[in-house]
Amino acid sequence: MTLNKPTPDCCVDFAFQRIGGKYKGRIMYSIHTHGVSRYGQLKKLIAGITPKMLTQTLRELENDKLIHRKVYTEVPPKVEYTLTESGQKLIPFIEYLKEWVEELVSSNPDHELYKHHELYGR
Amino acid sequence: MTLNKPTPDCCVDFAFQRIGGKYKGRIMYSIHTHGVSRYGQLKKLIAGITPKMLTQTLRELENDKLIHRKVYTEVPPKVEYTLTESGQKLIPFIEYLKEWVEELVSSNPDHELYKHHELYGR
DNA sequence: CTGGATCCCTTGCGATACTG
DNA sequence: CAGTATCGCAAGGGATCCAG
Repeated sequence: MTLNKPTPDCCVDFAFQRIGGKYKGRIMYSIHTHGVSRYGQLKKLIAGITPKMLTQTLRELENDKLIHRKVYTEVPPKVEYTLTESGQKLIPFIEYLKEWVEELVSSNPDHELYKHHELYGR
Repeated sequence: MTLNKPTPDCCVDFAFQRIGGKYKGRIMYSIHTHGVSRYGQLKKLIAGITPKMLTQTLRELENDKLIHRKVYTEVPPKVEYTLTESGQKLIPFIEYLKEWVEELVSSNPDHELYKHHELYGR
């Protein structure tokens, strides 16, 4: 018996479980644009995230092998996060999303997105 | 004052609110591959969805102008769903996800994804 | 500095029954 | 055929405090 390809339905479900959460996309994109990142650095970059959610989301991404976690056993503690190869392959996809939103907004300057400009540094 | 672009953070959040739910991707992809679709047709295509979730998700997609809903005032009732132009622009993005998952799985035949084959018609 | 533990609330989603 | 209505659970996420 040979393996069939998973169905599109199946793939979409699967992928969204990996990148669906509230912060997963933002964290991965942040690591991408800023390169190797440390915990405290990400906490500043991801506006509004709590330590709990940051830790939890980083662990999930690590379990799914989208990021890699490197611990330096020294005092004070130091941990570095990088994108794995698999994680890097999701970046163009996030870029695409970004362009889609930009286009949507530029064609409508009154867009609700701008209601949140104080949060996002317009 | 001129409008700046929304930040990447902002865009990722925004996009995921639009396409993040459990069924949004699957519904849009289904309308894409099968063309103009009716309610009952989608209910068969989207395995496991309840009428409540189907209706709710369709309404959200409609509000976000990703799909269009056309009602025929006749007996028996008939409603047709199509992708809007904005909605169609998200399809390549779903395709990309699909390829990402296929690649992930093909390099690992024991992948957990296959645990669900009875659901997805392997 | 990089988290873990706990409490609590909201939202998403499922199950079931009913309707113009 | 194309939905609505109601109930209820479970997961996601926020706030706060604690720790090696």
